[in-house]
Amino acid sequence: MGKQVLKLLEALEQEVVTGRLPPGTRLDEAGLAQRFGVSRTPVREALNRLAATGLVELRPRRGAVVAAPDLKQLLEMFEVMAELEGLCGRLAARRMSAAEQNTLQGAHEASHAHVKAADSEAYYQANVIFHEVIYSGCHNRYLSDQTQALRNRLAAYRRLQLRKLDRIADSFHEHEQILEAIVAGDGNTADHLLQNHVTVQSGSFTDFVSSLPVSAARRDPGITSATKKTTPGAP
Amino acid sequence: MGKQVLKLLEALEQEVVTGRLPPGTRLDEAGLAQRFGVSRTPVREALNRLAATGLVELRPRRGAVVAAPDLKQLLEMFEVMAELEGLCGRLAARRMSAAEQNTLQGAHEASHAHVKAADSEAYYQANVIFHEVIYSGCHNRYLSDQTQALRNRLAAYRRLQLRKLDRIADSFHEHEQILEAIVAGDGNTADHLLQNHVTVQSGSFTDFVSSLPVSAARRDPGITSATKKTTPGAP
DNA sequence: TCAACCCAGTTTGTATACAATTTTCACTTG
DNA sequence: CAAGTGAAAATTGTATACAAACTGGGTTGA
Repeated sequence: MGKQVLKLLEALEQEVVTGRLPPGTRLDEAGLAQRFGVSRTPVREALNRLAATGLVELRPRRGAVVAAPDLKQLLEMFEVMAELEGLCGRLAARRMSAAEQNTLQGAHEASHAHVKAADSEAYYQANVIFHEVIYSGCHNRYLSDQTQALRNRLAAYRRLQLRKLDRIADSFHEHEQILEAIVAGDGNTADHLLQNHVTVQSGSFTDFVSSLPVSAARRDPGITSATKKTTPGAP
Repeated sequence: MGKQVLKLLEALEQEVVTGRLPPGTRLDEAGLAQRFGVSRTPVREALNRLAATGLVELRPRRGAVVAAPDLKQLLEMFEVMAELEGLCGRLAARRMSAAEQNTLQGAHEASHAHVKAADSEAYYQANVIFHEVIYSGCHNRYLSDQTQALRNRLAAYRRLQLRKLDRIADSFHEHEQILEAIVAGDGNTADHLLQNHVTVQSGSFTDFVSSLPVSAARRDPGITSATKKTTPGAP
């Protein structure tokens, strides 16, 4: 696996996670190869890797599309996500060093400014960091990698949540409590708080469900291509 | 992804999981291609897929080897495995239908014969089925898939445990309690029992650790090839 | 009118050829 | 005789060529 594949992986993952390639988008190999200036071989490798993480779906002989999980699948993934986040927090509360706790506190305080500024994009970034500090604080690389991967996979959907400003305020307040529990070494509380934080049982979960993009409802037609269409020359 | 790749995946995964390709074994593309009568292209795809599940490790420009997690990594994976198994059990206790509960009961009773016959291989198979019924009983396909995948990845190491006959008797007894908890709809108990069942805190965990194959200790030399060596003709 | 079918175009799956990098091993050298 | 050196061999990464399967549209027949 060489540099070409890595470049493709990075680029495609970014575009999928940020939603620039919405769920259901067709990913044809020739088009991507041309767009990135490589041959089909590394494109296929990259698509395989992305399929392994679940970000794209590979239908045999029928090409790859950006994964478009339906509501049931999304709920299933969130259910697991909640458990993994909770486990990370539980372990982090028991295992984080004082230095790591300081880092977490710092990440939390940094996000405060963004709440006051009502800057949802900046808060989103700070939120990612806050959670990543907890992941690494669990001192279990396999767990933190898995959790991070699932978070990434759900990012396109989670991102919709934090757009609402009142949800941001709630999120910040929940972080405060989570931080407290971890610093206090209270794994059980950290676990429960994080589970609720993720599943967003704290009120806006139904909002989230109803805010789902249409594509999550298995819209089959209307699929757009990931490669820029070149207008064919006139006959 | 065509039939060639699928054939390779099945064959290689089987050989890795059963230990016929021990951790650290080198997997060179040309050799595998020749052995399976295909070109390098589908071999590379298969290796990529296996790398995604963690069964093989892909070192850039340096080839693929059967994953050889060290002790720390194994403990990390078992820690997550315990949590996932527990979660499956917790959900299964709440969600399994009467018919599914019967299936589980049947799987358990089937394994009883193998305990009495002291047939560790047969019990191993029955044990797999018992757990798979619980996985599917959680009614969360994403969770059951993930758990199954991790179980598969750990199979080569878990298999060592059940070789000891007294461990088999213990395992069967633990299954009995787990079955009870699930039928009673007691998710908490099922969770805790399954966590202990997996981490084998019930006594033989240190035995397991000390029974680890040398390869898990990052033995670098002495790596054998996965392709049969053809003795070169005499000069 | 509509359904089934057939054929051309497009796309994926596989094989092979070439390029780039690592590994091996004989040979030099201190 | 040990260690370093350098070129050949072997192996991986990428590009291209070919084969097989799917897609879509138009024709044909009832």
